[in-house]
Amino acid sequence: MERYNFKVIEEKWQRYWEEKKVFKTKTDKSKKKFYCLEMFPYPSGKIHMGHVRNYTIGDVLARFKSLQGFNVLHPMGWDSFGMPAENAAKQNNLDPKIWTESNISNMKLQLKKLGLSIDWEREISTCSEDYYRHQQNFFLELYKKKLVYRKENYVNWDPVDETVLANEQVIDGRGWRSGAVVERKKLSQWFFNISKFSQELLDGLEKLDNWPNKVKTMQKNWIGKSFGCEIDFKIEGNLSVDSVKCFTTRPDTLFGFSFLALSIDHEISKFYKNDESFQKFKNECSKTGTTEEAIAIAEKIGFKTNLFAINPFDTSEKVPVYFANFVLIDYGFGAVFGCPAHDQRDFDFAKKYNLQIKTVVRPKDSDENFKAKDEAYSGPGIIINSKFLNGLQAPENSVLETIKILEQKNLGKKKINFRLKDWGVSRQRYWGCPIPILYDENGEPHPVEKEMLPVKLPENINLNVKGNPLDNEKKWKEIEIAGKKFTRETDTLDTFVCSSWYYLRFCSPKNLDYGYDINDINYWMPVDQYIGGVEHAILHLLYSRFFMRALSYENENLNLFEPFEGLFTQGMVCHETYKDPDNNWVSPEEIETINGKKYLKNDNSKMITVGSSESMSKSKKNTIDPESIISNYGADAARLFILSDSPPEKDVQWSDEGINSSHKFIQKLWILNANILNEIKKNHSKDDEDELTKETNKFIKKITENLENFSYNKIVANLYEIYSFLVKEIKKKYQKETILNNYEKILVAIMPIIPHFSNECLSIINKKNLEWPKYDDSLLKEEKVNIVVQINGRKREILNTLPDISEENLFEIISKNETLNKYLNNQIIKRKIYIKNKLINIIL
RNA sequence: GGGCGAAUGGCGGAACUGGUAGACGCGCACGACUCAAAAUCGUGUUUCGCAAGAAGUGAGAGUUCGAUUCUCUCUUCGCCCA
Repeated sequence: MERYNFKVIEEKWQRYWEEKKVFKTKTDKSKKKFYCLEMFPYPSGKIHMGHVRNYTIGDVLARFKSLQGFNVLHPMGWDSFGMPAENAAKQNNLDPKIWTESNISNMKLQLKKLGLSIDWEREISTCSEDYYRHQQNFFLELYKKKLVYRKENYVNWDPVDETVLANEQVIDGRGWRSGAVVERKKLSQWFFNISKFSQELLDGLEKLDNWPNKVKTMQKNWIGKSFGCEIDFKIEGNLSVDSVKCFTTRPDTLFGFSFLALSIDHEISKFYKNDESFQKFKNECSKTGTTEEAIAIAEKIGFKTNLFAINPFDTSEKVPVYFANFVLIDYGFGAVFGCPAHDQRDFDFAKKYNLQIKTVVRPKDSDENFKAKDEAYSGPGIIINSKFLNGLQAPENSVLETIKILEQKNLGKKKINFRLKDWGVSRQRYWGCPIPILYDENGEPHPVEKEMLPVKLPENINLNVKGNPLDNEKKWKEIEIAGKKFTRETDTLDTFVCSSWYYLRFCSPKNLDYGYDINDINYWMPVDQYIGGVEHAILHLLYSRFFMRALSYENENLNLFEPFEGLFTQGMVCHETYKDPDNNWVSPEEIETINGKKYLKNDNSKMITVGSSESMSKSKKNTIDPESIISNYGADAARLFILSDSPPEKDVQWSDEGINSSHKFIQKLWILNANILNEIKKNHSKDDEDELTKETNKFIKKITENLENFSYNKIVANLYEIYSFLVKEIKKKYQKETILNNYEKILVAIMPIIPHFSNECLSIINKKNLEWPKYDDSLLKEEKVNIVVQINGRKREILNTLPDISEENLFEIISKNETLNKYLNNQIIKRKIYIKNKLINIIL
């Protein structure tokens, strides 16, 4: 018998699928639809195991739904703008476009070799003009709706490269490339008004039943709704300032007030423009990054003003006003009231500047003399030292009560605050979507006319300049319209904008005059199942949810708010890590195993130590190249292995033994297939009994349920089980029809997992009309059932009886059973618990 | 520091709403085939014990006839936020 030649067979089917356009999206809109979308990749050049996992999971679902009779939309595209292209282009003196396009064609070939059921006719690439022209148009629509605006904001500035850095490019306060200490710099930038939808985005989460709770919680925390109040603090001093507004969630600790801290960008800072020591302080603050984390870690420093703030509850009390580096202008009003006894940050600050620490909350188990001495006490308790607030339960009652008093006295009012900040979309880079804005000679922005879209990126430009290359392209930047001179906006859009609406484009990828066709999205949207890595739990998913709302906002024709009905986040692919005796990372290919011990291939004197299994990364050299796996073991084996072992939402460990055994298993299936074909030829006359049909029914039921629940590791187990069963059962001289009927069903049911193998076997038995097999409930009933007999809760025997047997009849059997009699002999039975067809527990 | 989650054999993991713990796979052991090895096939594989049996799902308690599953306390690990 011939071995299963996966190379020939997989190529054959992939060619067939392509030539026959098998995966072309069906547009018969009378049928139910299923939109299956996986997060599209960045075209880095090669696919990695994470992609293999993500797209295999998606493909299993798409094929399953398609066999179930849905119209399936299963597209693929490229998130093709972004820094790596620009960096690679700089290094190799290439055009980013050429680099990107060659990566795309390479990766597309690799994906095709995985045998994915993708409609490639709908392929999109965000760096193409066809795509970004619509994005520019959306930008202008949002601009008209006043959901886009310009403001000054801080960025991470690399003074050596003269460029803006993304937060993740700042490593330990230094630029990732230049190593220069990163500064804070103010730049005028474009913002999407995502915070306008804070409440809606929060409420929307409630309806997303098919999203993991984990992701919903993360988004909820990110939006960060907090309840508190704003307080007006009267200010005394030598400046023309009357009062300062503050937001706080803990107004109940107002009697512990010992300083007022302002952001260095607070409007009061204008009075200190010419104050040298303040400017020095401000420079000091600029050295801290802009992330919340950087600010949290940085040492708390302050600049004392000559102003004093008055405690609204006790006007005789005056406390100093500081500028402090830990106060963010974006949060609340850029001012916080300091209560050192009950906030660690305030506590550290007070210690440093010798400020008063007044305890106003005591833990429930302490007395009135409790003092926050060595650290702040932020837990719950009872209010003390606070006059009319004394005795209140903090924070349950005290916060609301305090707000009520403040409101009555006209000193403050209840306020809801959100942590979610507006989305800065300006990037000072070349390889992105140009922002369609022109500035007149006065620097006033004007939207580009729709007819003039797209604003194309200039090609063949010099990237090796400091700062933003577009800024240096005078020819492109300067433009004259009707005799008036304008300059173009040289910032490009954050690539997260591109991925915020690509799911719409897939519904009508070739629509020329608009980003989508309303009829198409009315049919296909929302995405029924979105699949991707949990690393996008916050930004990408939140931005997409915002963008959908922004498009629907003030738009009669569109009422779509949640783009992703279902979300599934898959785990990472891990691999053991290896180190040589000199403590260098070693990749799996450089290792050979002799007698169970691992050595360096070229130098057997060097033994390898095996480290923990970690997610595949280039820096730890524990990556496995999918291309070599597919060429050595086949796509079906790779799919089978990546699905087996771990549930898809958890991390999976890649191992040589695992992929090898998956590969061998497909060979075994092929041998089984040959045996089955052989049995069919024998044409036995009648079946003595039909365990085959019963077991097939059970298998179909299990695999269907497991597919519905994303228990893809279990569908692989189901496949192994039915294999073992068939190997033995097929020898029992079944009729040709019985075998064929069941075998066909099994082959179709495993098609989502190993499509090439399944199609090959189905074509051998000439089965053409493929649909998901149904199971017959009546066949699932057992003729006999196993009943567990427990005595005092311990399993003592398993009885095989007729189903639905009565307690009396069952007990008759029990009383005749030798093993059980040993235990029951002469004992008084206190109680019997009988669960039909399952278990009886006899209590003595 | 806060939030969320997890912990089951040598390993990855099963166990439907509380009802046979360890499905399935890897690894390992033994056997068959072979001059031999690889490959393949078969058998076994939670621990202790010759066996009968006993113990056993991170630790400790609780609810229950019965807990991997529910409640509480603790430990460790992971992720997110700070």
